[in-house]
Amino acid sequence: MGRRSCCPKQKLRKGLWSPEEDEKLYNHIIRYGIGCWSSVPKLAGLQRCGKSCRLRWINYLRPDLKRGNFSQQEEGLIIGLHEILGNRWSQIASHLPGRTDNEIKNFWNSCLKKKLRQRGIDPSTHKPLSEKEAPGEKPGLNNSISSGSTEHLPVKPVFDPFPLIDIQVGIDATETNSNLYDQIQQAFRPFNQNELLNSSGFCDYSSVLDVSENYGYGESSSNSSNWNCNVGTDMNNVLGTEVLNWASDNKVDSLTQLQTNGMETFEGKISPWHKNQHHAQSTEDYSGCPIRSLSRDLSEACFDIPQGELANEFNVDFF
DNA sequence: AATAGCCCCAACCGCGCTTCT
DNA sequence: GAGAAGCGCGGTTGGGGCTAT
Repeated sequence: MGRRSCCPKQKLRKGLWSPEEDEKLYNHIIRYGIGCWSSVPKLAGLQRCGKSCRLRWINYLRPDLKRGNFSQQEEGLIIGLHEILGNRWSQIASHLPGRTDNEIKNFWNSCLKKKLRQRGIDPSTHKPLSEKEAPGEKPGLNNSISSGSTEHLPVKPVFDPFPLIDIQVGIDATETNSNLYDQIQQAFRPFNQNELLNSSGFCDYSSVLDVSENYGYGESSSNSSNWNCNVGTDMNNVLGTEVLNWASDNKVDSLTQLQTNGMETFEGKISPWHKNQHHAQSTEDYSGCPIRSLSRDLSEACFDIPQGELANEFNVDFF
């Protein structure tokens, strides 16, 4: 079959999204759900193609996105998963709740590849670049990321409409991944998901509604979409309770468990919103954008977890 | 202070797959 | 069964910020 443009009728906007567009898309999805992406822009009053709307929602507007630096556990998990899955970013993302494939892909290309190379590891094969390097070390894992803590992005002192849970659990960077390779090896064993939920500090989303039959988007929306997007007319209600359902099946989840047991170092980082603000402010003043407060509310609604509880549940001794 | 080069990442593009008619 | 429509995924790009000179 022939390939068609997703935007046959041009005149559609491209490039960065303005807060007004974000608000329109956000409000539309909250109110009516997604339904058919190709009809979303028209119904939401946007001069965008459906594909662009979908991407914007998945990568930025979804209320369940985790916003912040990748923790060292996440780094290790990404590297481990990449060794197993290759560039299947959506599959990798499905094991990192709140992370998008785009985010992981960018992180890999801009940061992790460099780190691995600096450690003498070929990022594509996860093997040493040469025999001379790192004798006796396990490729790609053992020594690859413990120095990651030195490359954290600077925290910018700007208002964040998507509040981060700013917890430092004090994992020793030099030890964090010292046995990661062995742990990953051990991780490929059956495990009880309840154990993960109970021990990891994750929210238990087990009671989440299965929306697939309601809206046809119950399956991973992929591009990261480890959440079942419970969109539709009930969304306002659902968002206030439990809306997320982290997919977890197949053996790779064991690896996830390995990492999430050690979770979590939430670190301050400039949020996508900040970045967009930077972009936007170059041309327009969006300081009064109403979606700020809206998103904040939703973030809190979805992750209403007392910080103390989180801190207590983290098994910081795991590594 | 100016600017050139680098880096990061949001967003786009194109292809493949699945579902619908 | 064939074509159309829609979605998902991975690769790529371009713009803005940062840093070095």
